[in-house]
Amino acid sequence: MADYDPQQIEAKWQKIWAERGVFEAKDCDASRHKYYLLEMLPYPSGTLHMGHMRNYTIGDAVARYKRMRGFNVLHPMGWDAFGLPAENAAIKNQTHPREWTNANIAEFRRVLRRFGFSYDWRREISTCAPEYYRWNQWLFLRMLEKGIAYRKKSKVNWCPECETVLANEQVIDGFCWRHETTQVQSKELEQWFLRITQYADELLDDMKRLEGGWPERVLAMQRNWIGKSRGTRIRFDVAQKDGLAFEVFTTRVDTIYGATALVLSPWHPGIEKLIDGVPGRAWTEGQLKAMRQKSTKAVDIATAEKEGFFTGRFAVNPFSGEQLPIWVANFVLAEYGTGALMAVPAHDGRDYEFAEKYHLPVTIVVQPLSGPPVRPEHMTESYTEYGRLVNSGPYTGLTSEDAIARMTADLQAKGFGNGETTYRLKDWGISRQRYWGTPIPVLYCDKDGIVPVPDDQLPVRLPENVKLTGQGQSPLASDPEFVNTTCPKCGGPARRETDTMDTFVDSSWYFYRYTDPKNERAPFDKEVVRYWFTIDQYIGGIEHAILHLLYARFFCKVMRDLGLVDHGEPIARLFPQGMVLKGGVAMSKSRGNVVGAVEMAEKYGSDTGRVYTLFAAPPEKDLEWSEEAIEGSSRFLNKIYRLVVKYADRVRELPFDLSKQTDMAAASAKEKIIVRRSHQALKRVTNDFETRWHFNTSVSSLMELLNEIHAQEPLDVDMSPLILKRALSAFVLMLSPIAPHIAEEMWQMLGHTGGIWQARWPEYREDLTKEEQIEIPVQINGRVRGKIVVSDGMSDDETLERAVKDARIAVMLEGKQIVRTVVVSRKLVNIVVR
RNA sequence: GCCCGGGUGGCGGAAUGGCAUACGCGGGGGACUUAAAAUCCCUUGCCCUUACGGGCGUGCGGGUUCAAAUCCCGCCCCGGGCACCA
Repeated sequence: MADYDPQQIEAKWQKIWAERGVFEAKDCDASRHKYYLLEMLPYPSGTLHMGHMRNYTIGDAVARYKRMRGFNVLHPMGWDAFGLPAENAAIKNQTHPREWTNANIAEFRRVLRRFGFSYDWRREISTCAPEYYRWNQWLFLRMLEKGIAYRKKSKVNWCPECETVLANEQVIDGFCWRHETTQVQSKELEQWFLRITQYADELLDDMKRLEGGWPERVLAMQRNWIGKSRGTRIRFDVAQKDGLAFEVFTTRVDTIYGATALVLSPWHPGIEKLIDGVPGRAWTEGQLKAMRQKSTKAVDIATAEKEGFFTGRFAVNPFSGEQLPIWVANFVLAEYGTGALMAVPAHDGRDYEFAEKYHLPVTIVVQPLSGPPVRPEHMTESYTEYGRLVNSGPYTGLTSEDAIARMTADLQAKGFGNGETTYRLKDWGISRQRYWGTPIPVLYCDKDGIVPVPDDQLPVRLPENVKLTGQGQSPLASDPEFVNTTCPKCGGPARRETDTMDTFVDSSWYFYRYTDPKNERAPFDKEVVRYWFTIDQYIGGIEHAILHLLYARFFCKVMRDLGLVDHGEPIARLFPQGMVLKGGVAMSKSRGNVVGAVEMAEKYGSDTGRVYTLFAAPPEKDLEWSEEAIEGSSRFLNKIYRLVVKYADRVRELPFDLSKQTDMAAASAKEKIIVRRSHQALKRVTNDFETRWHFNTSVSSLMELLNEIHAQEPLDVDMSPLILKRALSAFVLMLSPIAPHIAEEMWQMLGHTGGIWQARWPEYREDLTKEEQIEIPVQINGRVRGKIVVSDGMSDDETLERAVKDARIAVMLEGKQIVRTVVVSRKLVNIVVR
């Protein structure tokens, strides 16, 4: 009987929602609080799987809840449509990337609509549309004017599989982020960069403002990534080589009297000059060459054994005047600091290891502030803590902290160095030698050099008829019609830039475009952005914790400095949801374990899919997809549906007003239980939506409530139809953010006119969330001393047991020692104390 | 090595100082049915016990407390981020 037909019901309500435009957000509506809820826009490729589904289900539940709370909710969706997979698929299938992409977008859109997510579809954007990427180009030109965008030749990460450059953020342990088995190579290229390092400090400092709203682990990851390190830059002159010197960077200048070598990276540019004229130079050069050859692969560097050789030269310690041998070693990174370091074996683990192998002296210059001193003869590892200086000339006796400050100041005074801050973060290289991306809007003119494309010539459109081979240089370079143009300054011949932008540029500001998606004069209207921003809640995968989210923050700050927006952080709250796993691993095409969202919805309906994804685990945890467990969610919806069908006729015509209070004094036992349980569930569900975001417990609260209602059947005996109608209606409202279609259907069956989209979230009464209380007198040593208040709603035995326990606790808290406890009667407890 | 999470039944998980294992899945038994599906009911942490009942139990070892999965100290293990970063 009466099992509901999800396909029919879901289609019915989706049509009604669409016709009435119930999810359309109204710009600049001052009469309501705004709520900008954003889910990360998908890259439309292949199938929309349960991982996407989970992301949007969480977002949709919150969007619907917030609407019922009276918020003006902006809940948009769009497509991150540029990128390499489209290009690769096009080469493989002999189509155009645009065709492939548009087909995928059409499919994604169909599926998301089929799921009934409450998006304002009028605001849909696609990053591969010229109307969109035009503003990428416009923003790039503004950055060019400000010196944020610049061009330089540099060593870049090159993925031979992608045939393009990768940003540092796209290299994982030396491998390509998209080709897990392809080692990234190093290549010298002219590239466009965005000066994100200029914002390093601000990106770091502003994280304080994100605390509470962003998970600590994401902030920690970004902090790690920026990698700020305060230290000292020190010049070491080379002995007997006038004018030649090496600079080192150290965070521990206090240990400098313990330095027993100066060590250079094999790639240090000063090496050639240094070894010029050294006895045995041929041998030295051979060593160098061998070492360089070995340490080309990024992967090997971290694990390789320390190796080095003495160059035959010495450097002068600017503090002690001591001569230190200059070595070259593989563990010194060319890219970090100055590419050179002072080796202090006694106080650095790596230096210690190196010194052991090559028998360099170990000189202790820092001792612990308390506890036994470190003795050279007992030393088995370096002492890396701060402490008090010894054997350090005039600095002996100072603490490490004081010494660092004093020594840095003295260095500066003597012209041998200064305090310095270094970062791990590098500027963001955005040039890509691929077709399917935003053309970089600059020209190269023999006479005028680099010339920006004037604003009124934007967008620089991607030419449609470009031959894609996936090999060699930028595909755009092979299209003479695109490349050859005239210089807007001198009118002479010029060549267009043929690289395209990293697609992370597209997604660094897309959320602004949703506020004003059709604007043809500007990327967006400042006033509309002022109304909607900042984003109240952003939901997406943790894999974007660094890349996308760091770039988005950076863009926001640049846009603020350009006067486009008036805030410095775009996202107030971030929620990274867990992955959906199958067989313990993430769903992916290559593993062949993808559960398609469409198949799932055809089998169970989207409401069941939603209930299951919310119920199976708290949203931040990974979720193992289970075909068996989803049946439970299906059963739950069927149960509540059958119950509503059963009683709907009896209550349909009754007047209804949730704001009127139930008269508990006049209520029957059955009514009391149902009313109290309803308010308890409502409190828990409300709390889950407001603060915890643990929707698994929201669903279980509703299941418990349903079980309780079932236990009270038949509901037309000892129960007023009005109270029944209120209970069922409240249940349906609570369910509606989680299973919206079936909720609308039941809402209608219960006789409500107007959809749930017009309904308000019910308020719970605090007094009804607690059990009714009864009092049991307690006597101590035979005299009544007070009453213990316990909750009703349990059996008599439970009540008594609880009362005795509470009474004993109260007595013990007074510091009395209990001899024994006597239950005098069911209504009286005597406790004997000493 | 540094930083951030986490460890609870057969499984997903609940409980954030107050009845450990809610809710669901799975298992066992039963009702309905010619049968199956669906549905409904009972049962289900481990050990001892015919039973009544008792003991143990939230990674391990201590501690605080009348009371600890929860707080404190010391470990172990798992996941994630960064990493010869000077």
